[in-house]
Amino acid sequence: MSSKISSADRIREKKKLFLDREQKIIDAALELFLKESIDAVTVSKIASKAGIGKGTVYKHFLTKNEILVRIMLDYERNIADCLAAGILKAEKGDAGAAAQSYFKARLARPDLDRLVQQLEGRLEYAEDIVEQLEELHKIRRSNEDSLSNMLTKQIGAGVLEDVPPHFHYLACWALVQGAVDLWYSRSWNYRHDTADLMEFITNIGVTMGNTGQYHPVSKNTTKKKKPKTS
Amino acid sequence: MSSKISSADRIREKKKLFLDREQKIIDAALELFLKESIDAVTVSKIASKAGIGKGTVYKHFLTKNEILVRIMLDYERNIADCLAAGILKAEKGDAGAAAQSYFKARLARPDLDRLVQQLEGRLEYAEDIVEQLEELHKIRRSNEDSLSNMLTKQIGAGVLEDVPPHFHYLACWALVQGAVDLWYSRSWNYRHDTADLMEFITNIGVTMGNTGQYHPVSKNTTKKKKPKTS
Amino acid sequence: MSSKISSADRIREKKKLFLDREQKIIDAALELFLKESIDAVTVSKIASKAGIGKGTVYKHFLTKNEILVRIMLDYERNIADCLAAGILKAEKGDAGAAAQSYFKARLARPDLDRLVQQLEGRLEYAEDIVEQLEELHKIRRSNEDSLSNMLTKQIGAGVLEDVPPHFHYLACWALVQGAVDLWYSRSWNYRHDTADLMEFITNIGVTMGNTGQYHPVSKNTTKKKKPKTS
Amino acid sequence: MSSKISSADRIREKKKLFLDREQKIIDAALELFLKESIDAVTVSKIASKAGIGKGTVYKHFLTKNEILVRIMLDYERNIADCLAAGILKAEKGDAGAAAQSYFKARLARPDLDRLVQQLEGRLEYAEDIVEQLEELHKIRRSNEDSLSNMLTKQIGAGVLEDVPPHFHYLACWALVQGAVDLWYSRSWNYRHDTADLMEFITNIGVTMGNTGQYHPVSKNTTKKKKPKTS
DNA sequence: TATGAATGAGGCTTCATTCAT
DNA sequence: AATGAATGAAGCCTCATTCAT
Repeated sequence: MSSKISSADRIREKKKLFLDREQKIIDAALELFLKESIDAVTVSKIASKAGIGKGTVYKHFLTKNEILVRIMLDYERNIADCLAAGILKAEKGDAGAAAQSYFKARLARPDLDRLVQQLEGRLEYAEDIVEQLEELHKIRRSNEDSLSNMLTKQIGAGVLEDVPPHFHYLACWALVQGAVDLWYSRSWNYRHDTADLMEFITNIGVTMGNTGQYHPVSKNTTKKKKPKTS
Repeated sequence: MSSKISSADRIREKKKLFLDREQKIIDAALELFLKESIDAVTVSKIASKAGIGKGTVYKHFLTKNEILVRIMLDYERNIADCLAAGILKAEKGDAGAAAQSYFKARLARPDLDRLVQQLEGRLEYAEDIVEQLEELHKIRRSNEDSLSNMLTKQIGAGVLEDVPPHFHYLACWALVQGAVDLWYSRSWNYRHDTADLMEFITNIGVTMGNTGQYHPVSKNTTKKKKPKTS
Repeated sequence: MSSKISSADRIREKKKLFLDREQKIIDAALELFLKESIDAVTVSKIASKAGIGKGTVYKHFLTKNEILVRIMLDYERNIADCLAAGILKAEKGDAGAAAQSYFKARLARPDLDRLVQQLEGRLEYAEDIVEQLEELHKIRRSNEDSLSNMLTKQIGAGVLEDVPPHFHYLACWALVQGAVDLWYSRSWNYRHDTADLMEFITNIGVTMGNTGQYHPVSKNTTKKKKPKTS
Repeated sequence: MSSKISSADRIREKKKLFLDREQKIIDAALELFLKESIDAVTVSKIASKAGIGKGTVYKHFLTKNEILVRIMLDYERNIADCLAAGILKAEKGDAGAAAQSYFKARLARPDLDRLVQQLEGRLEYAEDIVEQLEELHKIRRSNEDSLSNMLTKQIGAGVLEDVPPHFHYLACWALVQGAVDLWYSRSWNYRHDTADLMEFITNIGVTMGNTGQYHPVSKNTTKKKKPKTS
């Protein structure tokens, strides 16, 4: 009997090891992508950094692109979850909570966020991973219904401008997207007040589209907290 | 003597031909970049499309990257000029004119704008063209002083929130940057109200950071013009 | 005591299982080879199709080539047996029986025959399996003596041309070899009278080298049986 | 004026050099294929042997397979021409001339003929070069009409068996195909009378399908010329 | 004993750049 | 000056074989 248990255990353990290695590959790839040019990251380098053979990578991913898209999917799932939590909070009364959560989530790892943006641009025409990209879009749109409901209510309440509800969340999406670019833009990041800037932008994101009739009461706006640098 | 004149003419004509060809290369590259994946555009294809030999391309540009960066520079100069014009208008009283102009300019050719964004991501680590990239940043920042002046005044007038003036224009930059991404995002562009959406976002860009104390009088906001689609 | 018996049984059973599995591998490999390009058949696929692990394959065969050569050996043994039977019949009076049997045997599974031909071409330079290839040749030549005896007699009787006896059977070999190629040749098999064609060729094989002085009496020749298609 | 001529000359010369190099690649590939296992011939080796860079090969051939198929096409064109000449001769009275020419042509370079056979087996499923393979088949079938005409006449004259005419030439094809295999078969070529054997087989090829009613008068048959070896 | 994850040599192909004409 | 053939480094991926469990 004990042998049976140990056999099952062994299988489970093997599976765990296998999944661990998969994560190792992802982590290695991620580390490399964040350190150097995307073009400079080869499967060989990833394998090296992960401490495994090149061939092993292909036991886990059918093509190099599958590694990239996997990074994207992992990231987007995380973002979608954060947004979902924010929506929940918003439905309990805190009107701006969804946008707030979304901005926070995406600006938490701006480097990673930007990487995902860039990867998306590169994989646009990739013929393998078409399905995974569709999945990516699904994840992004996964909270659309809740968002629309919530926003429709707020529009009804006169808090938000009366435009199609998706205008509101797409504007948010755009602003974060750009904020991330801004963070790393060599044109602008010679300044050293990024954190304050991001807070300012987040605040815009939270209030944009507001009609101005109702104001959230106790927000931490950049207005109140004098930035240290100029 | 006539021969001398004709010689000078010939030289001038040659120079013109040379410059024409340079533009032809740029145009060819652009056309290709907008049509297919960036990775799929080779120097060969560019030369073909430009109707010249591959070797000739290298008489005009030292490396492939120089072509790319040239596209970026041309574009950014144009944007900077539009912004300058907007600032001028703003200084004549129309507070939101700068942002308005900027948004309009960048959303005029969103495909091209997006291309430039993507190229920038790819050239980040390029070791040739370091100087040109620096030039690119300079162009982007070329209107900073005027902007800062203008914004400082508006902040002083209580029209804009009292944050470092660059917060205002960088937020704008971010929003446009994201709006362009939004335009082409496969995740979102299954909707067909892009034009209205962009108008909505532009309006946000023009009014964001406003204190709400003063309103521009005769703006075309989406609020007033009911969008056709939902 | 009963345990001893059961132990011996178990060993026997194990051996049987082992051999069964070996056959399973061969069958799986064969099925794959006949279905797809030889190059497309990997050890992995064979193991999968056989329903066992890849590692297990290597418990039965030291290298992939050993599987291939084993298929060839199995096939050639069968052919040699058929030929032997034909020779026996020929010695009992039916002069063309040997050739007849040989053609029939080889054209019974032309797909398999062709596969073996192709495998032989590929394994020519293989450094493992040198011995097995030698064995293959031995099998092919195993009936040489009987054939030579028989043919020498027929030559003596004036039935066959007076050339070295092996000329006769090698010509036969060549003709079948080519007939198999013909069967599958994309250049020719757009016609749909393969069966008749093969009968025609078989008949040639049976009579070629004949002096014409004596004719077999009751043969099914294509001459008598009008083919249906033209 | 002289410059114009020299310019045209230069272009012509360049084209010639280009074609020469193409032939060099083919020759190098051929040499390698005839020397070692087909699998052992890599594009790198071909380039090396041809004395050019690996990349240059791809200026002449889109894929490796295109080199192989080109070898096949060149060969088949040559064979088809020889056959055509034979048919012409046959139509002038020498009934067996076509078969004779065909056998002679294909056995002239049995090593090359065999190579082409093997290549065909390998390229069967190749997805590039589908068109070239179709061309190959066309070349093979290019003399079908002339052959059929000729054979139909001979059948009408009672010289050949009354079967569909293509039976006759396909039987020939099969026999040569096998004869080539025979030439190099490690199973049989331990003998040293290959030349005589081939003559014997050729003779069979020339007379097979004959009704026996009419005999060609002055043929060099193996019957009359005692082979030297046994 | 059976397994299948791991390995890495080596194949094909691409493409920016050079340079002789 | 214009050309485009030549180059070869470097990338992705395959698969026969090994070996620890």
